[in-house]
Amino acid sequence: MNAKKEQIVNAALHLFVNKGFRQTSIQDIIDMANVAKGTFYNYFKSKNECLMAIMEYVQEKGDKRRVELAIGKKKTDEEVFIHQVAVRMNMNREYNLLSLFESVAFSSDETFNNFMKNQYLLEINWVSKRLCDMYENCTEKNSVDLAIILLSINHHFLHVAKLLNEQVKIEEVIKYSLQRLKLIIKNQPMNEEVFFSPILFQQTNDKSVKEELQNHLNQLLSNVKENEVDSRAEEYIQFLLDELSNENPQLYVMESVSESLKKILDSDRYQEDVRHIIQLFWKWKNH
Amino acid sequence: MNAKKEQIVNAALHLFVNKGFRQTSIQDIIDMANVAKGTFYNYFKSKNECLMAIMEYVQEKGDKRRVELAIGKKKTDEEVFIHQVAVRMNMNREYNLLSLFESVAFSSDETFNNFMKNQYLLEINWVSKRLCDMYENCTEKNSVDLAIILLSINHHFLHVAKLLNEQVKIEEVIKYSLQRLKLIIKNQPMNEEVFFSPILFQQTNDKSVKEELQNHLNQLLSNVKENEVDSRAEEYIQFLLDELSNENPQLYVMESVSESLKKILDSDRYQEDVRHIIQLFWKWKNH
DNA sequence: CATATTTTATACCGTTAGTCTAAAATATGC
DNA sequence: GCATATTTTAGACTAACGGTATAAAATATG
Repeated sequence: MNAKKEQIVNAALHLFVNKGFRQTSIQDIIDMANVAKGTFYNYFKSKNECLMAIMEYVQEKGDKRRVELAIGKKKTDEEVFIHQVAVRMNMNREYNLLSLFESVAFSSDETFNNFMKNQYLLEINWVSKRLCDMYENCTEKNSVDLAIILLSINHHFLHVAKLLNEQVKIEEVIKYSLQRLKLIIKNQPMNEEVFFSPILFQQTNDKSVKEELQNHLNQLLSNVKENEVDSRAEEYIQFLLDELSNENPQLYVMESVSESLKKILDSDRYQEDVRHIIQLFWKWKNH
Repeated sequence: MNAKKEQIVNAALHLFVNKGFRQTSIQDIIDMANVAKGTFYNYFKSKNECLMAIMEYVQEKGDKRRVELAIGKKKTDEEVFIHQVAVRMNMNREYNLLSLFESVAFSSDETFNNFMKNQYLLEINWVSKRLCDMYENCTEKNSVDLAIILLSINHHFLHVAKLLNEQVKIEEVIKYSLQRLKLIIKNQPMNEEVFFSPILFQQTNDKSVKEELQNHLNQLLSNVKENEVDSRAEEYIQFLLDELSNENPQLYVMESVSESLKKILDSDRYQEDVRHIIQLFWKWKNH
């Protein structure tokens, strides 16, 4: 990441944590970053976009930490799971981002809405997969419902604790909610109807990742078109976009092409975009 | 309610529902209400206060409906309970107020924060009491935890349904969450530790009602002092405030005095304030 | 009819997100 | 080292926001 951009992100992160997102003005950010307004808008189109960059960074850090925690441990290890769930919650709390997930309904920024929605759905998805790993009675069919229940209890317990000015450890909350969730898992009748079908869920989840991927590809395409770069890049991106809307996309070819794209666009300017696109591609492919 | 005020409230309500609270500007409201800016600020000190007035109205309507639903039915009737819970959720959804409860952390308006907090805690309290009515294994000790679990599942299921563009009936969601909650209630070991002690909860809840009551009384007092009204009013209000901070308040005397206050201030100007104060007093007294 | 209150239109304030510009600083290629 | 491109800067600017203030007009009240 560019030095100036890093200055901005650091300042923004610090302010979002200590003042809250809404309470932080762009003026605050550029003052603290010792940077001119133009520089901020050179890197971010809006405050929302700046937040999204930060959240993506937080997300990535969390994903890595979760993988680390699982190394050498059994899939069924509850302690590991608790700490893995806590990773994201701790970060959200640490970075004061908890209630932002709720604000989707009231924002008129579509890109931002999709982004937040995506974050939330991916988290549900991850938790539901992990629950299936751990409990026999947790089937693919009912895992989404159970994941939502777990996350909702966690969320609200933290919320109430905040209202009551009670200090709680996030791991304690998760332990509690998991204990209750297990009562549901163990005692629920077989063949019980579920609320959210994982199919519907998977499709939507799939769809939103795909949309995000298309958005990023399109943006990169227009950037590439504006500035003259290796003409192959344009062709590569267009190919990926075409395949993406194809019913039977050639996954391996796409993978190869995106790797080639990465090599071609390995300048500071596009590095991040491409890295992000490959990550999204990977998410989209794996289901 | 005054005709002009009603115009404003109707317009604001309509806009909050269709555009969302944050997206609605005061200009929007006064344009739609066909009213001058001064008139708006004659009735509400801020947009937040306007919202609070609307929410109070919604709240009252909901409370009445809940009582109606219970008439002639057993306390243990699950169907009644489901519909009672649905009343508030339907209103919140209808009026697009759901996510506002989460926004407390990000507002710098203390009065508004307390108001929202109060609304939420009162709802938890109400649900926990009702759960005790209905299930033997739901004791006073664990009822708060269970209430929060029920509300959190409801809340998040609605949230996810919205993200997935799924149309769901609120009663269906409640039925589902109650089914799961019952699994927890029935199967949880006795003497299990609870997360939120009802005592702590009750105290805080109690405290916030008291604070709200004091705020309203103080406000009314200064209003009454400014405009010359029956001099007894001032004395009455001061008495109520004194008793309120007293350790052993004379409840019956207070009740009598507040009734007298109501009679004296039975003009359009103070009618609503007094009605609200009596309602708060009633809430505070009962526990 | 006289007086008090409410309502109106409008100007105003400070703050916000975001755009734009022209000049200065810095990086890059030869 | 120099010429050319890019980034960065400071600050002016717009439009919208919440909220205040005021003086005149409309309305209600006794």
